[in-house]
Amino acid sequence: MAATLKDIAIITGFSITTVSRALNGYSDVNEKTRLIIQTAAKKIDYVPNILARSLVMQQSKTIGFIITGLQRENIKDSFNYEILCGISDCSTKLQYECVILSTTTSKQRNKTYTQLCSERQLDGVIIQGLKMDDPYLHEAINSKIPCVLIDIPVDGDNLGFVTSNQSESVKNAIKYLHIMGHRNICYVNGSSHAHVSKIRKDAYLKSLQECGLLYKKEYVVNGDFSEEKARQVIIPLLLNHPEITAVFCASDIMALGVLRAARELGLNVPNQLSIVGFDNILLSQYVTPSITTIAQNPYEMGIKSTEILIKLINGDNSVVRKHELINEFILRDSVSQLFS
Amino acid sequence: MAATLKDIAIITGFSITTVSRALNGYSDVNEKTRLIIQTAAKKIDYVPNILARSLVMQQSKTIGFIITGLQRENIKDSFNYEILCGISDCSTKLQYECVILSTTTSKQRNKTYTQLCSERQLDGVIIQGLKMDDPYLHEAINSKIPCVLIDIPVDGDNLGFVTSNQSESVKNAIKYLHIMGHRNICYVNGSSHAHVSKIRKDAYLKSLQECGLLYKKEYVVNGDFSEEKARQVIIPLLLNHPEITAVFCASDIMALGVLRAARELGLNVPNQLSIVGFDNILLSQYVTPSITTIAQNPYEMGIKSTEILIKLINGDNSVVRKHELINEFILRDSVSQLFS
DNA sequence: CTGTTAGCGCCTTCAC
DNA sequence: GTGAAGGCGCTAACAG
Repeated sequence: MAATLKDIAIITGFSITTVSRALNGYSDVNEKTRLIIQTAAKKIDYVPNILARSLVMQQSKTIGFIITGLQRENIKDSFNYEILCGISDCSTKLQYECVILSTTTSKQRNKTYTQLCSERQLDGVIIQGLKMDDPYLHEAINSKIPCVLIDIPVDGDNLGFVTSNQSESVKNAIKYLHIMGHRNICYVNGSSHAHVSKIRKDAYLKSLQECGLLYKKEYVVNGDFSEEKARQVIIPLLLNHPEITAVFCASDIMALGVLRAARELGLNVPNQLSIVGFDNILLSQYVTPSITTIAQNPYEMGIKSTEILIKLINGDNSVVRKHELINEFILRDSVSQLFS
Repeated sequence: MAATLKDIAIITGFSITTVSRALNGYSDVNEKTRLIIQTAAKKIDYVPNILARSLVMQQSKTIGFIITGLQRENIKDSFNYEILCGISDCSTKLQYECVILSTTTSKQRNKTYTQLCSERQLDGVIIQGLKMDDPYLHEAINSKIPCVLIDIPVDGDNLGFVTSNQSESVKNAIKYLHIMGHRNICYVNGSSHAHVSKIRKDAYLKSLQECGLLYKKEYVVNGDFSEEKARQVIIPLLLNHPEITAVFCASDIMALGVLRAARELGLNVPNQLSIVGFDNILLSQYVTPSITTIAQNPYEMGIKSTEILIKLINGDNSVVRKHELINEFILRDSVSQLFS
């Protein structure tokens, strides 16, 4: 059995209250008394029971990380892992604990967001990977529990979000392809349920316009953020439209699928087909050819999310509810200059 | 404010006690009463406060995952990530929550293992990645808190461990190299602080013997589980011992380092130098040449650890404290047949 | 400066 | 079947 305040009170002869105050650094306690109490506490290895403290203080010093896609199948994409590293590092530093709440759309029907949060008295939540129509998203936005979303813009007193300059990044990528001489650039989008998909597609459209290129509806396909799906949808597109010389993908995972498709179709990358990805996953630099891509900084996203969340929790007025990170465009070998 | 038992008691007119019993499925309560209470509970969205329950029941339904190396730098190795997926999946299923306790050797000096566990009233702990001389290891073994270690054999009432047939796997790999005609096989070991390093090295020695090969001390070097370190130590070894035709590495990460070193030395892999790794990290199949390696199953390790831990927590006598998973030897392109 | 009292939300005897 | 009382370990008024 772990030692309690009561034990110290008995040993030292002071009341539980005094012991509590002494240990918590209150100023209205005799320094001599404090010393006696601290000594006794150390002697019996006293450790405060955070559960009990949480119960009375109505805050648990615990945040939740709600995440979809925490699955071994998603190994190729370390996005979630890196965010987790950031959250873990930052929350530890700020004296919070973090519980992992891995969820799926179906799990969300069994237990509501509010249930999840209130049974553990979570002080706040960071959410990553929810689809736009997931029940938790709506609940989180309407809840009073402080919450920070990753890559989903929201507005509200106890809401915040962290994202990156995706739109600009996509535009840069398309413009780069344009400068390299490409005129027929198709776009493999991610799942329509993801908010980023909309953002990135809009940016694609806008940049076509800015480059003076015509938007063709059939040039946009949905790869569902899946390597295999991307492969499947790009093959007919490339077959039916041999004029296409470049593919922009909303994720590197899908770029891998396109790369494979190209290989199957006997198209040389980058000479006959150029590819640009998004995410800078580890593999993008290891496959042949290495993939030109847009690098996000998920670790920093984790850090920032946690910082904002904890400020929200503490009602810190200095909090800036939105934070946008700057992506980096990484040139590699999957794009070629086109001469015509 | 979340609803409490008291709220339900007031609404229904029953006592808090009865409400508690009704909701917890006790048999000594009138079914009609139970129905009334359940209805009221649902109506006001009652969710039990696990913190309060934990306080009185003296168990938190929370396990901790103590992990070293949860850092973005370790992205290439998804071992930790996969274990986490397994723990998360299994603990959710068994109605436990999991908190991430990322630690380092230096952090362990600030807060003891017991502090960490007792302040959060953790019911049990899974430990991964500790060095043999880390303070937490010693503490965990002597603690009464149920604990499952990954890849560190321990013995004790509330201890368990999960590992794989590493020794056998290493032997198979060495024998394979032997069969392929290699006679001068060197070994790049991991950090000496890791328990697996000892196991794997012993297996290397034993299999040399079984193959009738001579053990040369200078053939064993320490790559510290680091790509760069492995590269640095293998270069002089290969230069001084041109007779070496094969390198066995205690991790794929180090195999990558050796691969790079070979390239720098102008040695063709596998024609002039064969390499075998350990772990089957994602990259091992993507680099050129792809690396022949020993595949572990970290996800399953996470699952098994959690199962064992929760049995230990519940004093389940059916618990088997040790579990050994079977690794798979994956043949790829980094080993060649040697003719002499 | 210190102690008394009360209560966070819940569960568990023990009476009735 | 149900309720009253007590306590898990801690903090927060309020007295003194």
